[in-house]
Amino acid sequence: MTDNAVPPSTRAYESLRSAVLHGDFRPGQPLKPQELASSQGVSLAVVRESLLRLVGEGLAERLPNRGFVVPEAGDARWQVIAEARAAVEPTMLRMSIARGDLEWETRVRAAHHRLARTPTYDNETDAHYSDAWATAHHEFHRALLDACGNDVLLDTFERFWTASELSRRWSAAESPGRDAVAEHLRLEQLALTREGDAAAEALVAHLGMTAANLAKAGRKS
Amino acid sequence: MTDNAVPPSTRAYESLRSAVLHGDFRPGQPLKPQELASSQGVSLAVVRESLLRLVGEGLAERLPNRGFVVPEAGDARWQVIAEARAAVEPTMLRMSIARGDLEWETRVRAAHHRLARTPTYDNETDAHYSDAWATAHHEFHRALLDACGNDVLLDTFERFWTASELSRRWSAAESPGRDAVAEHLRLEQLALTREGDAAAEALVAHLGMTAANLAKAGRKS
DNA sequence: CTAGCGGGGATAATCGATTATTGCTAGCGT
DNA sequence: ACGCTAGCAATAATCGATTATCCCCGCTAG
Repeated sequence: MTDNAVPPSTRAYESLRSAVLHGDFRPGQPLKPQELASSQGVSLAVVRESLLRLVGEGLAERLPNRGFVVPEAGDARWQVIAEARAAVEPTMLRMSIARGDLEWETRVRAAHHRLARTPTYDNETDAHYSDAWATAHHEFHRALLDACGNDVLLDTFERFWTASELSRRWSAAESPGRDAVAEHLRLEQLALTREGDAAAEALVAHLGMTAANLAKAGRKS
Repeated sequence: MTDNAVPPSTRAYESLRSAVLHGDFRPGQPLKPQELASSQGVSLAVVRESLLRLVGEGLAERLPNRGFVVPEAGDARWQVIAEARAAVEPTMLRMSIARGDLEWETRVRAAHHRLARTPTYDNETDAHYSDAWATAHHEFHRALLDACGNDVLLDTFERFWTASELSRRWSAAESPGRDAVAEHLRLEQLALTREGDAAAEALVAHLGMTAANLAKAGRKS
């Protein structure tokens, strides 16, 4: 039969994770086990397990004997995460470009196509971009780095990405003037033509960093 | 004030973590909640919490409905982690060297001094290096990167380090011919003289990687 | 003799209740 | 009036027991 077999624990975890990422809770706001348990119809134990998992992912913070809260997020935090991504992802992109095969090229093209054809906003009223676009955006960036051949680095990418999504949700970092579409197109093309150095530079620029900011980060703003 | 106030949960977690890192459990071996609970005199819930925390740290793996096991570790895994470290840490070292102040220099010197004066092995019979040396080794590498000014990257370093320690424990990766002492000394000196590029190269070499291995990643000259 | 099919034991997951800790507040003493 | 301390309510942490799931093994049919 339709063995949907999704354990309560997983359901609660995914629901809570999605809620945090969607911004249903403000940074610093306590995640009260009681409310979550009753609102989801599960016991405290599974809520606790969900929270522990979120902590492992960086989507919740634990204050011993004082419960769990949503971690800090905002402009400053986003800057830190962007710098971290700019420190790691260019190297991964070079590795991916050097190692990627035809399968990889195909995935990159497919991911870019979906991203380019997915509307950023569901409708005019939404302040934040749509889930579909966020997924496509994630998939495209993931595809670019996919062929780096190192799952530890890919895990790190995923970790940075979720942290980045949370912080962007609570920051005004949406530079409205930027032409993200053109930047993604350029990234795709440089990847497919195997121009590692140029692609790495384009990625740093895409992250809103200048190369100077990074490698020789002498001065701080 | 005998207020030692270490909650059972934390005690169990630390104990289990230490046991895994010391190699008391073989990779792939199930971590049985029952045994751990009775051996530590706590309930299943706190063992479960400890295991969830370990999962978040990468020191345990969860097989749904089949419990928890120690993750794979060995030569191959160690190589992957070393490559990841070689992809990330040189950039962090450059940032640290660019941004570090006198306080940082002092910490680096202190950490190197302790490392250099700590015997690697407690006694001749031990197959693995001592806890004191492992701590000093960790502290030295951490100190080198400490001033990079990005806590997200530092968290990533810590994550890589623990994974690295676990894998090294189960691999024969101890290249006996290597002169780790000289390599650490060189790293300290290049850091203190602020030679970022040379230090980054020395770090890659210290990790047992050749620059070519990284698909010429991290080259920023 | 082999492949498929339950039965039974082990163990992971979940629950409801109990215990410990925290932050607040009212009361006391100076 | 002010600061300090003991009591109180809220809630985090822990526990013991119950329920659900998986895996192994013996059985039976072909």
